[in-house]
Amino acid sequence: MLDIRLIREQPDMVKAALGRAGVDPAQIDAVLAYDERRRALLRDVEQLKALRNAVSKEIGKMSDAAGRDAKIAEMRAVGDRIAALDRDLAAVEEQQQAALMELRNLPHPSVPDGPDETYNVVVAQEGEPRTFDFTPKPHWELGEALDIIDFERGVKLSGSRFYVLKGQGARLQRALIQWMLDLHIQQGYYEVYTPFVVKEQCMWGARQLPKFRDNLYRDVEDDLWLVPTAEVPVTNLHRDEILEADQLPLRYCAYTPCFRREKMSAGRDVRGIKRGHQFDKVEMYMFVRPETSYDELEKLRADAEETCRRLGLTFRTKELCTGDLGFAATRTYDIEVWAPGQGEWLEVSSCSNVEAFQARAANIRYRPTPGARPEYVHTLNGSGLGLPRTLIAIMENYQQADGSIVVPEALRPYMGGIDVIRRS
RNA sequence: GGGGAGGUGACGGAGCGGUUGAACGUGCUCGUCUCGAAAACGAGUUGGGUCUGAAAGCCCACGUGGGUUCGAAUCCCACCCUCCCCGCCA
Repeated sequence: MLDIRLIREQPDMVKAALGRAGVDPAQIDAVLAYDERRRALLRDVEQLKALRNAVSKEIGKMSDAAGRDAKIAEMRAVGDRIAALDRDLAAVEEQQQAALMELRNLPHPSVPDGPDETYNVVVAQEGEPRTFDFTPKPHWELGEALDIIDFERGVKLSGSRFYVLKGQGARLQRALIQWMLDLHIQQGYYEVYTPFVVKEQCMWGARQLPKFRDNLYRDVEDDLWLVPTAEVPVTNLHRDEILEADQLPLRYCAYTPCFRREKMSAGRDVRGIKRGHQFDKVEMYMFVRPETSYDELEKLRADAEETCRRLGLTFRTKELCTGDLGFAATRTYDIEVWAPGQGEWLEVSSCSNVEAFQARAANIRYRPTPGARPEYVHTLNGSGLGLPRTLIAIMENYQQADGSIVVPEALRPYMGGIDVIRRS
């Protein structure tokens, strides 16, 4: 959520910045019109309330009965006017709030312009796509042949877009989770294990609602919502809190499954484990002082890249253009790994600075100095990494001609020393 | 599922129709003392909004939303949340 004061004080700057992301300036003007009307009503009603407060205080001290009754009658009329104005005010406030919630975050000035993802800029690449002396297979073929991914039984249990990992496949994923968390702890993150279902309020605090309502799973009986990413519970860890400056930065990492209801088009990404309704992810998340947030974004990116590097994966990092930037983000790096079997780059991490966009909605503040007025923190999030796609990349990159898969060196201690996954 | 208690400032905890935006304590800030520190003592310290060049002022907030009243943290209603006991499950 954007700061109404910023919009009020620098409307042209806001219009220009949002215009880069394709937002119609009329939307900003609408918010401003509500704001002006709201403030006018507020002035009127506050004046009346001040009058009533002063007179009521007098009434409490009056001894003359006749004068007292006259004042009471007078204030009764004032009270009616106040009630009417308060109703108008509430209506305008609601309209303003709704209009404000529709506005996305301002892209950072450094973000490249562009209407869609084809304008994203590759800012780094490490490694070259591996060449094979045989035709590399996609992971779904490898997985079935090795009997480590069972698509049919996943469907039997839960329907399309669900799968079962088995044997060394399940173990490989578990090893990755463990290894990633250990790596992030070394990188300075603090591990948390959070609930995987949360109250509705948390979904608002992390700005999942109202926009992503259709993509969320929910238990109707108890009104608990399944998390679509660890970002949701971790953001809400500090909802409605005022942090002390010396606590910052707070850097968290968390493993959670992620549940997404999105109704995916039938023909797209149907094969394999690239896109499912349930997937695992290790997430990195930060609460930081505003002046450090862009430096922290670089750290987030570097840490996610390091995760790919240590797995020996070929990866590239893209800076998203204005047209591809998410709703809440001011600046985002996507990290993609090369999957030779499918012959495509897979997004395994997305690292974003959202500045105070979530903090304002979740009311997360800090005191710049002891005793000072609280200000909103900046928050950042980055995957470190999404598991299914990491699994895909490992399987497809480390495959051998006989269909076996070499276990990346970093993971072997987590795999009981196993160095190759073969059909058992 | 049954029964009970309660939601107040950064935190603990009073107040139960009219100088209560809130006693008292803790924490924090500043000062005195000290070579320094601790202790002790003194002063200060809620958040949001609006207005202003800035201040002052004014408004709102004691879980949330309604109601009663000239006036509500205090009374009434609804909802949300938390805790405790019993049962159930592990």
